[in-house]
Amino acid sequence: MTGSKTDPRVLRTRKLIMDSFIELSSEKEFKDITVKDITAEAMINRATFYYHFEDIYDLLDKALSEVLLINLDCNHYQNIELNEEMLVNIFKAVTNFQMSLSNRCHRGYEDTIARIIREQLEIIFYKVLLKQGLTGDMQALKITAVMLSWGLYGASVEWRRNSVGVKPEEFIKPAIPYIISRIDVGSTNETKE
Amino acid sequence: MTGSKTDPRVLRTRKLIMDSFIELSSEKEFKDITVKDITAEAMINRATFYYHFEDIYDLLDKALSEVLLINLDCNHYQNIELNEEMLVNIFKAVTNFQMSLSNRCHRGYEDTIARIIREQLEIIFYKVLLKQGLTGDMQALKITAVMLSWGLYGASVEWRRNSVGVKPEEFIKPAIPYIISRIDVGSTNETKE
DNA sequence: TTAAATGTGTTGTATAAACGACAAATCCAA
DNA sequence: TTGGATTTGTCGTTTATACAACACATTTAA
Repeated sequence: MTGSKTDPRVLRTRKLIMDSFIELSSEKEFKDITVKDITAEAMINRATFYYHFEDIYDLLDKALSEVLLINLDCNHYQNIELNEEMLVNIFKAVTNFQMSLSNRCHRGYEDTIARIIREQLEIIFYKVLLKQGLTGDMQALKITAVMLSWGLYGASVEWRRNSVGVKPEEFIKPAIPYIISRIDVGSTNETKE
Repeated sequence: MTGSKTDPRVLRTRKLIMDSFIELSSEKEFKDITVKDITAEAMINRATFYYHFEDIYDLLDKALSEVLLINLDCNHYQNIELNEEMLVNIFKAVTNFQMSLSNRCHRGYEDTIARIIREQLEIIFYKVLLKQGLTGDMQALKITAVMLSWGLYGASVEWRRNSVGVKPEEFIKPAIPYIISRIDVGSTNETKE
């Protein structure tokens, strides 16, 4: 997929930084983590950090994206259709991811995290919609992906607020038929009778 | 102790190489390990290997030295005198080290390993003898260290051949008084009555 | 035996990382 | 508020690593 091989030094250093950041995140909250802390933990030079990331927020962004992508097992969804099972799995991944974050006390950065999650969801949904060869134009697919990402994220917020006792899959399942039927219309005509 | 700080990149790379070599050593025997294998495992460039080591035998040498030094806990012996306890501990470290090696099937390289062990022992003995401020000239101390290293190593060979059932400390203890008394004569006059 | 394949050790060049220094920003206690 | 201390982001220079290419040695298979 990524045609040009990246320098192994870059991969090594990025991993060192990411791992150190995640390690530090489990020790103290984000606002108390400095770039110096990270580079000390990673045993790299501070200047090298700025070679790879704009600042610590850029690192936060990319680190969270990566963790979320692992949770979502993105490649796994490349080949399947947008059905109930997939939506349930993604919802489980999102709630699971958020629970793991709340243990790490990223207080005051919920907005950033929310944006990152939605962006990642949007990317995934857009890919899947494209794969399904829907007839609508690309702009329509994009907007659909946006709405799905916001919708799913919103559901996770609602779940966290009221229903953490309920299993995520049981929480989301009742709503899915309404979503799915809308999507399926206009594509394969496999609307559930 | 080592005044000049070494570049962290060097430390990282050396560790990568060493660890990869030890990892590979537990998978197959030395004669089947190539430089390419090591650099592939370590995810470094092959040319970088030759920046740090002359060849694979040089790596073997240094890797074994390091493992042995860890076993011997060299710094620990910097401050104490050459007494029975120290000799017993060193002998235990040597036998222990050799047993761990035999599990890794370095067949055909016993000579190299033997030489490395003796060299390390010699270094340690020489340091300790110097610390004790013996009156003899340095050349005499050097030769004493050589003889002690060969002697202790020879004892470990003897132990491996006949007495692996016997505990190393019990095996070596009876001989130590003869060694110690000779060393102590001419230094502090603390010969055991 | 030869020929192909694989491994070794070296070299030249490009680039990532280390390092020290710096001004500016931010924090924090007096 | 002030002033010292810490952090941030950047820069120029030096050094370590990546990479491709090379001749040569060793192994392997035909």
